[in-house]
Amino acid sequence: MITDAVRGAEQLSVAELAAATGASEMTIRRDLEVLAEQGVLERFRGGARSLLLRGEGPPFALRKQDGIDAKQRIAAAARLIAEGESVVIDSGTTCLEVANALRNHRITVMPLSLHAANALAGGPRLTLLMPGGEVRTGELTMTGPLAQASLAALRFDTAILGCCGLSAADGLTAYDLPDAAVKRAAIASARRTIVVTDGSKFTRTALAAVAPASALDAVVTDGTAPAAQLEALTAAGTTVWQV
Amino acid sequence: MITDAVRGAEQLSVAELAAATGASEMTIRRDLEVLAEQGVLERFRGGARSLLLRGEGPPFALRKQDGIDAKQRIAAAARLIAEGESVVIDSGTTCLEVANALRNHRITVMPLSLHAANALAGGPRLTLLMPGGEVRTGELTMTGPLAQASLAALRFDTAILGCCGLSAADGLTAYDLPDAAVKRAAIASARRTIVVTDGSKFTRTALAAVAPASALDAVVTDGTAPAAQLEALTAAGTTVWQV
DNA sequence: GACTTTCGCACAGAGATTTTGTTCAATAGA
DNA sequence: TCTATTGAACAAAATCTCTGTGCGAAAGTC
Repeated sequence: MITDAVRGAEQLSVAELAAATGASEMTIRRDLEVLAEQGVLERFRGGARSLLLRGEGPPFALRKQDGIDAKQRIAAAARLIAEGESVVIDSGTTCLEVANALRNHRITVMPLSLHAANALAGGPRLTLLMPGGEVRTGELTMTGPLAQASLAALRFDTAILGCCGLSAADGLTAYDLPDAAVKRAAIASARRTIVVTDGSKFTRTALAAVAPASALDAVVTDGTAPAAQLEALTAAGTTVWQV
Repeated sequence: MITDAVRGAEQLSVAELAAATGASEMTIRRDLEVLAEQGVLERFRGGARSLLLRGEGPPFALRKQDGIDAKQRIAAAARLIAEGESVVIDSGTTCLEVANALRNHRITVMPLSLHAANALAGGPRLTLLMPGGEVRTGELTMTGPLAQASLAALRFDTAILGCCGLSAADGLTAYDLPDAAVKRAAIASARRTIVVTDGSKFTRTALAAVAPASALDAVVTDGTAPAAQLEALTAAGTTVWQV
């Protein structure tokens, strides 16, 4: 909430935030302190300014709660995974919910982020594999040549990918080049590729191209996805599940 | 405490435990439920039986709190690590405390367990690398050929290892063969090897031999370590730090 | 099939932990 | 120098967690 206020105004004083939220200035300062630590905003004497416009997106901790119910519905994609399959699960908050949903399945699974690894760890019947790689702060994604090499050395039944942008024309896109490379490696090492994403991603195209729509076997999304895009994907040969 | 009671008697009823602890049966049931989930014991209708005698050691969650202060003192081994070094950190509860102590250092670090990875994740100045590998339940150690290959492909300044047994005669030993193989790979890929361990390990020798004492550059341990063993290690050329 | 025991959910109270607000001395900037 | 802001310390409030009791359902037992 403070995040939204600062993001909206670009820059706000502590006094203004206190008045807006009804909380005391001390509370505002404490909240600003943790948000500054998370990298959401930047403190200056008397107030704070948002860092979200300049940097890429908001940090993981915030995005995780954003539209959590839609993500959990989309995580029904876990039903597409059969017993005994081997699966790669991408990084990102939507894929994290898929990981949660897969925790009690009897499968072999390789997550591409530490967040997903933690969600899966201790799953009673699953074999948990980790790729090597450099762990990026915040997202905790596995990246770099070690990660790509880990994927290249293995063959999976299914890759479950998240995305930053998806359309029939531009295919699957991501904000981050190292991430995009890992996603490509995941697709290359899997027999089948499933994309999980909420509807908002269909109106965006991010910097790094990962794969054309024709490389995607199935897309699982929610009711907010634009029908035209879904039809175009279907026409391109991708199965669309709307939950 | 419940753990000790069940372990002592091998098998106890809910009513007996309630009488012994002074708590209600409902509380006992709830506690037993979490212990059963941790794999400490096995529920049956009316009571629970311990699994600790049959299996190997107690589970990670319990060992972590065991002698926590000694471990945190031993974690002063972090002072032996210089700025900018590259470090491998082994699995185990003692090494987890070392990882905690290293969180704010400016180093490159590769943990050999997910527990340590989580302790390090988000460290503001460190480069976090992960080895690939199979993640074993409970300990969350990285094992298998992927892990060994990850280590073999890299060269570190220092390896910080835990152990199940340590003596001048038998060297460093571990309970678990896959773990031992990974430890060996860590030693092979590091210029310097530091062992961190509490004093109790000096009276034990575990199944799998990892390395002779001569391969260990330094040992950091607490005051409970037997002096004779420490002298023997010193004679073998190992530097001993007692904290 | 009837009876007894155990189980686990639901609710409520106690205790602990976290969050919040106030005061005040120190500090940064004009 | 002066003023506004800050962060520490402490007390109050709110929240969460843990625990216990009652009760219907399920699992064993005879």
